[in-house]
Amino acid sequence: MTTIKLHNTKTRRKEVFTPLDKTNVRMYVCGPTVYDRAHLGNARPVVVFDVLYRLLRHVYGADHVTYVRNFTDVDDKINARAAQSGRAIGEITEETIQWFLEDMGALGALQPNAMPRATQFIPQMVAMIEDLIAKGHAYEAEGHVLFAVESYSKYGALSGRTVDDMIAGARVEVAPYKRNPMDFVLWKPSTPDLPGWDSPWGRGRPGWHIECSAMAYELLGESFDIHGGGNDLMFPHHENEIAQSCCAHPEGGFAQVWMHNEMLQVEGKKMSKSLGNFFTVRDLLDQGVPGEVIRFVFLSTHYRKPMDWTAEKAEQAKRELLKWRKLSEMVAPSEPDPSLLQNLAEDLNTPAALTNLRGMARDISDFGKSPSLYDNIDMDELKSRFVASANLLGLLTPKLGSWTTNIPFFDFTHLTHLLFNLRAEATAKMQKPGADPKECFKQLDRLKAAITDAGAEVQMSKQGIEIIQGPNFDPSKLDALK
RNA sequence: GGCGAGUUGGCGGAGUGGUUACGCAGCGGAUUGCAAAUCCGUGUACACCGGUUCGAUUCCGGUACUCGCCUCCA
Repeated sequence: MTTIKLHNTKTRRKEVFTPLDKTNVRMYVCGPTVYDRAHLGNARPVVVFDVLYRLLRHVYGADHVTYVRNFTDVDDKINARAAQSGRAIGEITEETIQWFLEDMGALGALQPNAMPRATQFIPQMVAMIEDLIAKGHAYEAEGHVLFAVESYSKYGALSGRTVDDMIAGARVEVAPYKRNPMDFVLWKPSTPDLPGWDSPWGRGRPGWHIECSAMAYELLGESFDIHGGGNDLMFPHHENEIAQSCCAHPEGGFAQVWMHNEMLQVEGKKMSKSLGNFFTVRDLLDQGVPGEVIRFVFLSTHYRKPMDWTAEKAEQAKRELLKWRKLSEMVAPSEPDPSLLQNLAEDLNTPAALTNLRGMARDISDFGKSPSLYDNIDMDELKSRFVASANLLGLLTPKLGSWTTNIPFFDFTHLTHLLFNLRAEATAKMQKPGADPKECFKQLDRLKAAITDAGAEVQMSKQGIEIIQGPNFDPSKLDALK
């Protein structure tokens, strides 16, 4: 069995991954707060942990992995969005969830086994809070329930800070009802116009952190294998989750391995609305950047390094993927390449895995030119291995085949023949003294331009002519040619 | 101020105590109606200063710079 190594934020080192139960490997990843389209940065953890999910499924079996990713559908940002738009909260969250699933699907992300919504687990949250109060880790104050950080000696262990350090930073919200400035909210009161649920502390709503603790406990148990998310969540969100879960269930260890992906930048800068470089996954898809290209670009940087999104990278990724798609058309996957698997198992070294794919692609491509050099290699097998390897990364999967959601592949046979005949005619006229090939070449160029204009790529070589459909391909533009 | 991550050839980006990563671009060549595509060839880089070592880009210490978090942003 493949040995997987993962970098554990808890210990700050790479460790051999040993599941608590290898017949049920359990992973929890923090999902989005649903009030708007997912921006590009939201997509990075989705892709990172999708690769991990695929790897775990490959190693332990698809039926032996449970992946949970939540939707936070009760939150002040959602309330604010509803108030400003005049729309119902449920309508906004439902719409946003569908958007999210569509957009992440376009990136080739598998759906987790469970996608719990916070509002479906309110009773469990209330129960956990009651438990924390009973155990002396939380207290009620002015309609709020707060977690007492001083009641948990390991508070700060994940992010490497002490409570004193944090207070020295002195940018915490000081509220008169807090015993310690670092105490955080488990439950807060709601006004009549805000979402609320009845509780022992009056009508209110949960704090953000308790949501994940309660859902993880309910769906994965008091201890499970992997907890993931962006490294901006490390503090306070994950620190608080640990405090809540470990105090409520001291006998369990909560997550064994904590994994955090680094942040995404755009053209060297943090993505932000004020810099004007803020965009959503949907924006990119609508601009004709295929989801598979976005995924490829993400994979080309290790998940624990800052990733810089640039238009140039997308362009390069697109070219490489087009080549790979040509090489692997109509090939059924077999088993992934062992060295690629090993690279993935080495803390998800996806850039190295892409290098493995390049090596295979080169062999396949070279074989096409000089088969004799590859006498000893089973080319069909290599192709199948290539596709299986790419699939393990979520690339070259059938689902992403057309690169767009609704444009089918177009049959270029007729146009290819037309180009071929025109070239043949022109070349023949060139050989013949007195004949003028210019008109033929002009026709040829016009046809090529029309095809290019429709969003396809024309490749003419001695060996043959090929037309490749691009992501923005619009077949209706070719109607005029008929 | 506190905590943490990083600095590899023109760009991107792995990795390693001593041997060419790889991709893109560039350059030279082949092929070609032109161009594109394709193919062949081509680049000894690891921020700086010390230390350990037979030998460091790789280990240790320091300096500079960059970035993230500390503000319910993934």
